[in-house]
Parts: sequence; C-alpha cells; structure tokens
Amino acid sequence: MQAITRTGQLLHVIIRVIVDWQMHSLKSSVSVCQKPLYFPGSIMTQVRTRIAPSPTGDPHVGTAYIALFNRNFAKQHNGQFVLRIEDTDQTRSTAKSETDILNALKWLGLDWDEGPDNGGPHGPYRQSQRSDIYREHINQLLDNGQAFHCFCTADRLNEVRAEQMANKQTPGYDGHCLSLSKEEVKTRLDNGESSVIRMRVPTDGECVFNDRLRGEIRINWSQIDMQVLMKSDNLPTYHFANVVDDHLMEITHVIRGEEWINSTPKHILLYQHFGWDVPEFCHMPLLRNPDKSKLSKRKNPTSINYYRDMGYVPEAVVNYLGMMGWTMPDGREMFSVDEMIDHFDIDRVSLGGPVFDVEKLNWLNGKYLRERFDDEAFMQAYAEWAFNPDKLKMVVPLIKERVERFSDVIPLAGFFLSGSLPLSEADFEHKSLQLEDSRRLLQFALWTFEGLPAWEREHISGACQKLAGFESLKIREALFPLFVAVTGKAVSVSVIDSMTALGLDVTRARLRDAINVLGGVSKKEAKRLEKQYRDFDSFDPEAS
RNA sequence: GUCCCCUUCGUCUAGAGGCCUAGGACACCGGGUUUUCAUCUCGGCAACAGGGGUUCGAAACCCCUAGGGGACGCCA
Repeated sequence: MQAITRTGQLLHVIIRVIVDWQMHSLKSSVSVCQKPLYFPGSIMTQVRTRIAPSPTGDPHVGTAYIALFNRNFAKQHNGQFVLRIEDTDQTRSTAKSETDILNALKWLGLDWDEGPDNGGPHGPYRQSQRSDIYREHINQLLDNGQAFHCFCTADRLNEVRAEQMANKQTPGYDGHCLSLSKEEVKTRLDNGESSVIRMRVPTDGECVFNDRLRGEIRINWSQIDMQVLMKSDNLPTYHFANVVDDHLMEITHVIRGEEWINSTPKHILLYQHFGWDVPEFCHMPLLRNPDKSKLSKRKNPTSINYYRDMGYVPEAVVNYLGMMGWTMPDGREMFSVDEMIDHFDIDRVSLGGPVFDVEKLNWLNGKYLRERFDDEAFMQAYAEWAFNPDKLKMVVPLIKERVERFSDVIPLAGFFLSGSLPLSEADFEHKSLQLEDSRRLLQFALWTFEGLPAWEREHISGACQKLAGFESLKIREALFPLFVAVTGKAVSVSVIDSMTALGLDVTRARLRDAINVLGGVSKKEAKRLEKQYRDFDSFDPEAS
C-alpha cells in the first residue's frame, strides 16, 4: 500500500517537474520582451554603475552601503564604477562635505574608476560644473513642449497643496502656468520675473516599469507631479540632472535606495522624451534604525567618520554593510570586498529593510582585530588611530598645562581614547542640580548641537552660554552634566574644547548614553521637552 | 490622506514547491577551558504576521486582511 502511494507521489513529482520546466521556459521567453536593454556580462555593453552623493553633510553609512553594491556589480562584470557629486543644491552643498565623503569612501576601500578627483572621459563629475549641459538639454524639452515655464510663487503652491491635502487628493502642481502663451512667457521672462521649468506629465494611464529585484511596478501617472526640472537659480533638480548625467555617463544599471521608487516614472519619462535607452533599475532596501524607521542620525550614529573615530576598522565596517540584505552563498559572515565581488549576485539581495545592529558590528570588528591583525599590525593600527596627529594636536594644548608627568595623561585625557564611558546615576549628583535637571540640560544641549551650522568652538560655546542663560544657571552649573557625560568626570579639561575635539558624532553618542543612564526620556516627556525647547530656541541671551 | 514597497527567531539572514521536525550568525542563558575577565569551545532558548485559495504536497505561488516602511519640496 505504502509502495503504491510512494510510486504515485513519484509520478506526480515527475509530471510536476516537466510542467514546471515548460512553464519556466515560457516565462523566460516572455520576460525577454520586457527585459531591459543591457544584459549583465554581455560583451556588447559595458556595465557602468555609479554612486551619486550629495555633499550636504557627513559621509553617511547609507551612501557607503549603496556604493558597495554598485561597485560590486560593476567590478563583477568587469565594468566601471563612477562617482558623481550631486551638488545642485547650492544652499546646502559644501566643499568640506564633498572632501569628507570622498575620504570616507576611500577609507572604506570603495574607490572609483571615474570621479571628480581622478577624472575620466565623461567629466566633469560635479553637477555644479555641468550647467551648460543641462541648459542645452532643457531647451530641447522646452522646444517640443515637454517642459514649460512656471511663474507660480511658493505661497500659491503651498496654498494649492494645503487645499489638495484637505480634499484628500494627491498633492501636486495644478497646471496653472501650462496655459500661458509663448508670447506671455517671453514677456514675463524678459521682465526678469522669477520662474522655474517643470516637466509635462501624462494625465492618465499608468507607468509600468521593471525593477530588477522587485519585478513589475505600476504607478498611475495621476500620482506623478509636474516636477520642477530647473530651479529659479538656473540649476537643475536631482531628477533632471540625474537622468541627463546617467545617460551621458553611460550608466547601465541604476542601483539606489528604495526611496526613489516613486520618482522612477519621472525619470523614465525623461529618458523617453529624449529618446534615450532606459537603464536597469535596482531599488535596494533602506538601512533602518532599531525601530525600523529609515536610518537617521537622530536615532543612530550614521556618519562613517563616527565609526572611524570609535575605533572600528574599515574592513569590518564594509564587511558589515555587505551583510545588510545579502549573504555569501556559503553563509560565511567574514569576507573582504574582493571576496564579495567574486561571489556577488545582486539577485540574491533580500528586500526587508535591515536594521543596523551595532552589537553585531562590534562582534565582527572584534573578530577582525583578533583574527586579521597580528600583534605587529594591531600595534600599528592602534597607534595610527590613537596618536593620529590631527586629533593629538587638539588634545595636547588642553592637557599640557595640567600634567606633571606623562603618567598623568591617561587619567586626565583617557576619555579621548574611549568609546562610551562607564557612568552611573551617582556620577550626576550635584548640590543644586537634580538628576532631572541634568537630563533636561543634556537633552537641550543635544538638540542645540544638532542644529549648529558647523561643529566649531565658538558655536558650541555660544550654545552652552545660551543654555545657561535660558535656565538661569551659572555657566559652571550648566556645564556640569556635560562634563560628566563627555569627560566622565565633574572636573576635567575644558568640556567645550573636548567636545570640539571629539566631534559631533562622538559627543552626541555620549550625551545620549548619559541621558539613558539618567533614566532616558520617555515619549511623553520628549513631547513636553520639545515644547520647552521651542522657547529655548527663540531665547535671546543678549536680551536678558 | 493618497500612492508605492516590504513581511522567516529580539536582530542579520538561509530558503528557487517534497531535501524543513525551518539551517547559520549576533544577542541572551547554561557547561567546559582559563589564577579573574575576555577569547575559544560545547549546548540551550527563540521565527515562517493572520486568513483564504492553487497543489497529492506551500515558508515558498495567487488573493484578501493586518502590521511596518517609504514617497508625495525650486532637498537629494
């Protein structure tokens, strides 16, 4: 009886296999029709990928993450990996940020074949230097009516949006300037009236495109806004510059964060307007905070420099990023970038948003230190980290006046070489400040520091003065919790100079640690504090 | 609010219809090694979001629901 059942089962299996096989070949023949123009590994087309960071802040681990996968994919197909600076936001882009990002990626070993520093045949690789190119291309779209001038004011647009939101409609441009005659546009332009250029978007139907990782994605054109392509400062927006540059730089595969899925139809439309081939899209999952929201510096250290300053080694950091959404086929967890490239398969990326888990990174970093560094290498790496001249230059003036022997240095300045400090509530006991006061001071300090225009001594000092003034405390009292949180002691070298030397990321991490030691801030309390903080924000220390 | 994406241990993940009584790693707990601790090592805890379908057979394919996330800027 059993034998019969088993034979039946076997028969089913065989039939199923044949049917599946036929289905499979059918499927692949269908998918060829919708397949993008570029076949990975094909001799015909050279694979080219890019990372396109915006130099508006600290080098973000998310940038490194996306860079890693782009670079892997290109290298694996003997293609090229390009770095392009997207600095079209003139108000936020800075040269320092650009340098920092380039250095951070290099530190991780993620170098590029073409970029602003090493050049290449498709330069310049900085969008701020490509204005003529965008001008030329936008004129094409204006000429054939696929783009139009818009003179609407920000106030009017805000009103329209508010109304649409209230009516539960998808907010978007209402087409107000679409009906302007050529003559009228010309007159207003000649009068020097401020304007932008928007793209025309179909009013109905849907945009169907293929994402390599997710398959077919359909988005109604009614969901797509008449995106601004050229701003009133005559610089392009991301959407426009990105498409023009990707085409001119012959990018074949656009591997980027999931946050771009909804704007992909705009990009595809632009490719079509220009009559260009559309690259293949791969939308990677977003790195997450422990609460699953998109990784943000408010909740988690996101700067690559933070990880460097905390004494992580680049091999471990990049290895860790490689295991976000991806695994080696054999399950190995420790691997170099080159090993990853050898076994890389972008189709094995898993799509759930990976939580950036510092604990596991710590374990991996420790494993590297133990297994990949012999005593000699460890000694050298540690010395380079701890006695980094740039860092030391800031620390020595602080401690020199206060030591009598070299043996005094570590007890006094050891906190410069530490990660988090071993603190307890007792460390925050103070004759006039309650623990609750300290907690509030630390939280306000944290928020103020985050809003500083730059991490420089005078700004930090100003913020502390303001904090003391707002709380009607002597500066000495207001700084007390900061001393404990940052240096580990109530009495130490200048805490303002110390924070300046430690950098915002490490300072932020210490303030957060201290707040947690003091019981943390509950959601309810955070709301209350935020309210108070608004008063603080508008507080003028000069006036009082 | 509208649209889009996603969903396997607390976390990172393996999984391509039968190799699944769901595997590995971090974290956690316990044993061994170690003068302590750490390392190392052995073991343990722990998951297919829910409901329908398709199938001889579903973690896997389809549908619905729920939950999470993202996007909706003259930011990128």
